[in-house]
Amino acid sequence: MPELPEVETVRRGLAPVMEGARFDKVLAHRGDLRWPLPKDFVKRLEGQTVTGLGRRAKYLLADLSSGEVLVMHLGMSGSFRVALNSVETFSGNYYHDRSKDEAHDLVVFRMSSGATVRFNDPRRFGSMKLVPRTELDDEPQLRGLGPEPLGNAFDAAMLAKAFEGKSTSLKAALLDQRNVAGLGNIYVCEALSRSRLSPKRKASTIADRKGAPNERAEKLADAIKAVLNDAIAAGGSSLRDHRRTDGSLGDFQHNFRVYDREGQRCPTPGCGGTIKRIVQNGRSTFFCPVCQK
DNA sequence: CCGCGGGCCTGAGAGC
DNA sequence: TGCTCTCAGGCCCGCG
Repeated sequence: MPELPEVETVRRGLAPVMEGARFDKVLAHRGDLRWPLPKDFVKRLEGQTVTGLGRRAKYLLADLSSGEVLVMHLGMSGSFRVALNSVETFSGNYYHDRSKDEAHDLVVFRMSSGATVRFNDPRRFGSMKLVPRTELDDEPQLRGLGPEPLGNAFDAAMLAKAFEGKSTSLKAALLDQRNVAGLGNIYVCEALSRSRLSPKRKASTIADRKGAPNERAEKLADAIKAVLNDAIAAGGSSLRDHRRTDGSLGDFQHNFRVYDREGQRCPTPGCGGTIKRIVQNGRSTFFCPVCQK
């Protein structure tokens, strides 16, 4: 579900109630997430203060006073919801009284700020891990990640270098988190549409023979930054599961140019093409075969 | 090393 | 109503 803009939206929703607050109570209703929660998960969290809530690619990173970092990922269907002053959430028979909405609440935090933070994830592809801060760089999930697309290290030259000699498609190369970290299926399709590049184009063709960026690389890098910034400003895209932490919907799905718009008219002025859906590496790609070359 | 296909889960929606 | 099938915003693993 969530790509960089959705995760950043969640981070901004959680930060006000988690930063500077202590875990007063932690409930792990289910421990079988993508990776099983450690047996002492609750013990290691309760009593700790969150000194900062950051994000790396699609991971949320809560720095703890214990020196550990709570590394969280939303998988495909994960979401966080913040409730203020919800005492009933912690009644003794909470599990049996949960409404359908709460059926997939896997982990619940009661913070000293007074907020209850619920992690809900029907498909359970999400994960939570506790990692010592000093070992964060060695963490398998984080170690191989490419640069942040909204950070200083990301530009056309960097992208061209990363794609140099790659025979795979632009679509696959952009989805590969080792090249750029944070894009997913939606924003790759949208960035390619904005930059008028075909998802089927060989990744290596945004660089010249020496690995220097060409005009395509410049357009692509600009489009990536623009679409991510626009999506963050809109609170992310709500198709099925994504919500802001107050439960409201993101708005960026209304601004999709191609994603999930098969058969519709290409929005490029004067193009007149029709959005097509193809499958690349087992995932849907939406694009306009007329203006994306 | 690289690129690709399968698998992990549940739920929504389409078609019969 | 219900069954079956496909598909879904991600990532890990193993294969060639």
